[in-house]
Amino acid sequence: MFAVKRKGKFMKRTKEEAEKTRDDLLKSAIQVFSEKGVARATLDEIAKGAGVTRGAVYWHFDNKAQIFDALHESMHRPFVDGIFEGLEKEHPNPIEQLRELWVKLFLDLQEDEIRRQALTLFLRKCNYSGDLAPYKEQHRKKQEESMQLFEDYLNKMEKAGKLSTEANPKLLTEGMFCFMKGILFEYLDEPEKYNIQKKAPELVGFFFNCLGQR
Amino acid sequence: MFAVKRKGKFMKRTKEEAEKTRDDLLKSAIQVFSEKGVARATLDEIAKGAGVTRGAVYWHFDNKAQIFDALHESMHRPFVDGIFEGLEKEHPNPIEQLRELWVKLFLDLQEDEIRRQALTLFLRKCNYSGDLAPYKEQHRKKQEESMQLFEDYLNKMEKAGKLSTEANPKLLTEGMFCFMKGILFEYLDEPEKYNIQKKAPELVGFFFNCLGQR
DNA sequence: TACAACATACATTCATGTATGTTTGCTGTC
DNA sequence: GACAGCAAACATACATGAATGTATGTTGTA
Repeated sequence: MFAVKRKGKFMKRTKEEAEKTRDDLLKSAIQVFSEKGVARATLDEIAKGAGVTRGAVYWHFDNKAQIFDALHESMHRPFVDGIFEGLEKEHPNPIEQLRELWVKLFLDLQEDEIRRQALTLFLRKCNYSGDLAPYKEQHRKKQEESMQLFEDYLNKMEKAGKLSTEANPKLLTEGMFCFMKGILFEYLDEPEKYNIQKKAPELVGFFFNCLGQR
Repeated sequence: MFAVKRKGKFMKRTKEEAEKTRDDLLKSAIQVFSEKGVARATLDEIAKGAGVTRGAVYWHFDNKAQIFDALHESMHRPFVDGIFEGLEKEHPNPIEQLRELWVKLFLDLQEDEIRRQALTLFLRKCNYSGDLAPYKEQHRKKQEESMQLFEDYLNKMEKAGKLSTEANPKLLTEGMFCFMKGILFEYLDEPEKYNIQKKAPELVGFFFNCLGQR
């Protein structure tokens, strides 16, 4: 996978090479975690996926749980930023803007396997019990923060008079999260069999089309 | 938990007692599975929760995966039946009927810990990899069947003229499933902290008030 | 008394964590 | 600029524990 390092059996790496090893380990971990689930994933398999041994794993990380957390650390922020980047542009209709945003997000997943696997991992393949428990609250808090950003956005739009008067930003945010998470959950169950290209516009449209009327 | 059998160390059971042991094992499994996740659950803990040893487990079941499947077998049908029982009564407005149904379903979960744990287990605590893989398609098929029942129901209502002309039964069914699953997913993450009493009516109402018309 | 319904004991596997070995990049020194 | 020598960045080897599956023992019931 990321196996080829240089040539010999083992050579000391430069700092950049070491950083690459760490990245490869994280990428491999995403792959293995999303396939077998965090609990059933082994450090040996993660190491092999990165073309190294468990020695490298224990050099860069403390244990599996910390790899898991490091993954969340490295994936969450870019993901959230990517979303709100789309919301910063001016748009006459926030509901329409949200609709476009979510459809694009789902469709983009088709060609972003890493992100797809990461979402699978955090949504379906970890249960935050045992050694992952310490990170549960932490990760949940991050998610609530990004949810708050949506609510802030809708509040801003409401004050700007761009939102229907009967719309409720908090309720809309919560409902939207439930709905989108539901779609994601189904899609990620079997991405190959799920026709996201067709269903994302349908379902997201279904959600926002009538909200726009209100 | 279900520890007290009779008195001595071990006595051969009658058939009814053996059946009870099996039931106790399943109940204990729900508990353990929903807490630690299927992967991290051990047969020893399940046995202890039922007041027996692993000997009893291997007498009644082949392995952990089969317990998992037996649980699905015993929980799915009653759950689905319970839902559609509510839909068989006559009601002037199907959308309103669905709204009441879902709200009731969520609220009832508050006092039905077993069902709550079972849903947690199948929705959040199993990933159908490894030894559970053989059951994935099987369980998924059952879910699709019950989804089809909803669609059938809406189709019937449409033909009876009880549904808005612009409503799309298939899309409404899919959207509804995503939305409700999203709520369930959030609720089951931390049932104690989630104010389902308040949010279930809010969110379900939000969904059907406007989306239901289409 | 044979067998159902378990308990107990044992062998095996598998993943983890750690201890130790190995190679080279890098740093200071002369 | 050559040359130690330390330590970074791993690989390898080993010890440990935990869970599984199975084999065997036990008891009361039908």
